[in-house]
Amino acid sequence: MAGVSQSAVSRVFTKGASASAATVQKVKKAADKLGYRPNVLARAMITGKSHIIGLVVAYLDNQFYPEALERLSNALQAKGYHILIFTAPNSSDGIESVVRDLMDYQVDGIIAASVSMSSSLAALCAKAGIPVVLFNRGQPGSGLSAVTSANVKGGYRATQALIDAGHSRIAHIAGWNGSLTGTDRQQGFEDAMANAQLTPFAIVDGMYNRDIAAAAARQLMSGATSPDAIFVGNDHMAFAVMDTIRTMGYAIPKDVSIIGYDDVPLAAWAAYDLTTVRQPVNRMVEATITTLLSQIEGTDTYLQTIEIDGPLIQRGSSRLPKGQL
Amino acid sequence: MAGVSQSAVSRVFTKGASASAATVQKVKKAADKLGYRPNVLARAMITGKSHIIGLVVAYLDNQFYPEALERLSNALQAKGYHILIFTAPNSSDGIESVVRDLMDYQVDGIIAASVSMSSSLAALCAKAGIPVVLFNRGQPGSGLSAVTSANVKGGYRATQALIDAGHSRIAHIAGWNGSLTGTDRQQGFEDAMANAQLTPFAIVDGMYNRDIAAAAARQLMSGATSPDAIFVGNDHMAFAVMDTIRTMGYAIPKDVSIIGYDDVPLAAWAAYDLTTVRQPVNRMVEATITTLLSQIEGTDTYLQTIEIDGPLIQRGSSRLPKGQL
DNA sequence: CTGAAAGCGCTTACAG
DNA sequence: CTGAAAGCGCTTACAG
Repeated sequence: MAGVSQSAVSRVFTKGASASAATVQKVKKAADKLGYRPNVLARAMITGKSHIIGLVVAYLDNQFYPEALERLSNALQAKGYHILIFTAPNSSDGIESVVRDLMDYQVDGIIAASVSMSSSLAALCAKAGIPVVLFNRGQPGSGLSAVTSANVKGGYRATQALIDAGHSRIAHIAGWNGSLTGTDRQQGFEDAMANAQLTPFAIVDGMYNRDIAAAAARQLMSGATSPDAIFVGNDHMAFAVMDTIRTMGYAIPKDVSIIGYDDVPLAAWAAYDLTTVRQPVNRMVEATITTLLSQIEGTDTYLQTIEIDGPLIQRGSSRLPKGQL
Repeated sequence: MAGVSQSAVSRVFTKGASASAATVQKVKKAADKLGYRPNVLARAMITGKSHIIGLVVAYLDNQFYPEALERLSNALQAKGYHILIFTAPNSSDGIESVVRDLMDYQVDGIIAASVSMSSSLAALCAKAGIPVVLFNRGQPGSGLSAVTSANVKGGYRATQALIDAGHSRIAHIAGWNGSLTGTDRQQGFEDAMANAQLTPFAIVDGMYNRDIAAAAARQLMSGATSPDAIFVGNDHMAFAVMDTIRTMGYAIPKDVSIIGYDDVPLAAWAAYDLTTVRQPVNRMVEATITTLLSQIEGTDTYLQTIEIDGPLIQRGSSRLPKGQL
């Protein structure tokens, strides 16, 4: 190159390594001229750190995920990491092959957004020394770290708001039964109802799917008696529910109050103006990254389960509590 | 390991290499037991192919991009490639540092979704032999391949539909002036108006931004005379425009017809039911991948500019052409 | 078909 | 502070 040894060059590009001002200057100058930059892959081989984080994500049509992805990517970029993305079917086979692919790329860590992992898969990652954190999906006993919102509390809060507004025929279109987020929010619903000595009008599994939720709403509203309020397991389904109910000729919130969960950007738009429980994406992202990086950088390896509480955002799709304007 | 040389193992895991049935079996068995899989990074070093595609994306809040990202990722995954994601500010500095990062990771190719690249940056990639394709953003003279929809035609088509429906005071809230997608759609608008001997009611730059578009809509509808139809540069802005106009007390399409561009999933939802020009994401993704991979795999290196035409999707936000029901 | 050898581009003890 | 040497885990001519 221009004057010094390979080792010297390496030291110039390694922060915290000793190099004299003179060499630094010589090397930098030559590097600029040549357009030289260290090869991250070669560095990864020798250090064992690829600075690549694998992200497994199932659905991108739910607005919550693009937003989370963007923040995750930005925050990680700021720390010198980058995201290798894998979209995965929610089947366990799909996840398995994806995780193997991820491991082939020597990722330093894995963020699984809204997908579950079998315990054998979790064990595989553990054996390979790859930390995993579940984002927006808990899985007790999996031996994996997880960051979620306080789903039971959130479900309780949403339901309580409906009760406070004077509703009594309250239905729940639940998030998917196969997910802890779904069952936790439902638990909150049931707790609040029980506390108020109310019987749920109905509980239906919406499977986090627009079509299923819409069908459920149609059915609920077609009976001899119909609910006067519905707590829906996430915003994505709640929009479908609102569309369906309005198309049937009902007014929201005059005939039915609707509350969702997530507070995706669209919830604030005038066409829906949806009351919802906010999942604080930025704080969830922060917690995810802190947890993951501390495991990667080895300061601690014990797993963590973090729940972040979020407020109810009162908007126009649900009646206000009695006594308030 | 279990019986053979390193070279033999390599051959078993390299398709198209010669290895006897016996060795294949021995190696596979040992690999299974050990959980061995080839290290992609090490392979990348020697072959010069990382099988990583860098994706630069600016905004994920416009629903068009999550959808494109998901399809891009799936299609690439099927071909053995994976996406390293970079979210970038739309400033040229931001892009520059992002592209350098990308090059450090030895990506085989770059997809730039809705961002522009300076010609010096383009030259940098060319020198490094990294093919780039622009997705949903043209840039004539950049020496870069690009895949877009037929934006001039699409703008024309949308405007013509408004004219056919009997509108005469037609305004355009344009996509960003600094982007070819924006100016092309505007060109289509102007051509159609001129052809029909109509004068545009107004043309305002919405900068692909909800707030700016909403402000523009408010202003347009507050004048002494107001437009009876608005062609908006993309769906993302169109939703904001619809919200604003409805909040002002106007009915859509009774008082004003609205047409957008993209046909994102939300456009089909009942709350908006937006007439729009479809950008055929799947075909755009296909074209992008074909172009990129053929450049990577070296079959051809000449650049291509592909425009894909999409139909107008007539929905409830705009009046039907005269003579139709 | 198969093994020994070289080399991809780096970093990191180890001497000096 | 600095250079020579070894090694990360692979693939690929090159002989056999």
